[in-house]
Amino acid sequence: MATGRTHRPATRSRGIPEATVARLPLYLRALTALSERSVPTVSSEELAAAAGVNSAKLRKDFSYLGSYGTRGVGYDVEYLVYQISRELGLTQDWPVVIVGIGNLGAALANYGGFASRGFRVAALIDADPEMTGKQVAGITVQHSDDMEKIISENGVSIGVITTPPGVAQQVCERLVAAGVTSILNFAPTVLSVPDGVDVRKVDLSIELQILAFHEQRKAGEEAEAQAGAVVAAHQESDGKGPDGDVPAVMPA
Amino acid sequence: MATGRTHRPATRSRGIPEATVARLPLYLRALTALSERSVPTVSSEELAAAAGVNSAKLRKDFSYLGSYGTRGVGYDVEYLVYQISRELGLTQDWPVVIVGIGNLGAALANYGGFASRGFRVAALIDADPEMTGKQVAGITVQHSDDMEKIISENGVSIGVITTPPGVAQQVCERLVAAGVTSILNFAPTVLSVPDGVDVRKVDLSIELQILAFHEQRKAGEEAEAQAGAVVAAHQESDGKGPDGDVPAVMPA
DNA sequence: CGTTGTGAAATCCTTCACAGCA
DNA sequence: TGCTGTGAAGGATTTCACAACG
Repeated sequence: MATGRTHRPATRSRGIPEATVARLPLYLRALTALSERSVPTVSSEELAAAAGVNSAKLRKDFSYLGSYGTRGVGYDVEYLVYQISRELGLTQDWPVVIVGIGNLGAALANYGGFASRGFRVAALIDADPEMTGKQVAGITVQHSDDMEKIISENGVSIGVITTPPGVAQQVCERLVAAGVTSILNFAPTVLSVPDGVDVRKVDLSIELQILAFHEQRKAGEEAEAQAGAVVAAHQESDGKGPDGDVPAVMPA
Repeated sequence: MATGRTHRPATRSRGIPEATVARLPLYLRALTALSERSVPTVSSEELAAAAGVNSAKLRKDFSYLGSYGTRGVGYDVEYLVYQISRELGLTQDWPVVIVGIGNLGAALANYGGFASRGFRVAALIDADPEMTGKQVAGITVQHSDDMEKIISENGVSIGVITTPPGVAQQVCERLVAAGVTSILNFAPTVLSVPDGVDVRKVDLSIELQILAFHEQRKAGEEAEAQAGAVVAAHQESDGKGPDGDVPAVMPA
């Protein structure tokens, strides 16, 4: 499993914390909405509210990028949009391939969020000869035999896997061998990749199971809840659950 | 924002760390695969490899559940499957509604992973009268006018939102008002919910943006990379969290 | 003034390393 | 002997609280 040794190069690395990186897209979206409403400046408090985080965290996050605010005033919306976009690498175009054009792959291909900022669906790939040549979201599906050629000709470095779990690992290996270094995995499988390759995963059933855990706990508490028991709330706006646990009044 | 203050009751709380909870489904999946191959026992090292984590973390995680292993031997697969399932609340059935039957909603309805483990699609709901009565994944789509009735009659406590972002918040509010206390949000929006309601988000474009960030950095490092520089690998198996963003996609 | 930027404290999570048990 | 379970150390992240500054 790709250990994720994060050797920091000796050179003064930018070192933006991973947790911060994961929130930058949230800020960017909130800022883009403000920009469209022609709001010129915004305070950390307001922006934090729009992004669903608290303002101290937001200011700390921005402090890793630089000093882009004005004391007593707030942040210039347009300027911040630009700075965050640049930091995230969205000022350039990222061609993406989607491998596995079933229900989910097709849904993603049709998803507008792709093209909107920096990402472009360069190709749709499927192993089923029946699919080859079909149009999905205005793009012609190509056969997986040509995967290597497609990737190198389009300069693709980001791949999305929406195949059945059984073939996800081999698809992953072919993608990596062909030059892909970032993978977004929708298949419910743990992918092994060599160092230098990033994998992020999206897994419906894991998310549901996490919800079920908390749901079960709420039910238990409710039953035990006598006067004075405090029911906790979970707003996990951002990645983790901030407030973490739930009381879970331990009976005997 | 809904701050979720977590009052800790005076009693010793069960307190399984959120990070651990997020990994339990991974362990469960690996264990289920072993179980299907009739493997009787497994060591922390083997199981950790299958789940994509390191063994110390796995043992620490399990230590929060109890002492379910045998020193010198390992863990009994069947027993662990049961214990984790119970901990996650998967020994009971969770009826789920999906709201918004577009491409993505339909893909999720067809997704096998739902039924497999404790979750059952109790209803599909859409606001478009054209959709009402249509069959998707063998289930008849119902109109959103009946949302409250559907939820209460089926005892639904988990809702999945796959609507366009513009209506996600109001759908969320109706779900909550009708009794839903856990929401899985696929719409690129920050949802506000009252205390006591859990929200988890799955957002394609956020994940892509995080990948783009690292991708950009790799490109930069590569350019600077002289002999001896080590390129970092990121295997972020599991999740932090889904977040939500799309740069202002004006949905049609 | 009002708001940012940030050291310092507090909290949460991961990793180490080894005692203890089957 | 081999592997679990876990204190303790080490990191990472969040929160606090306030000095600095436009």
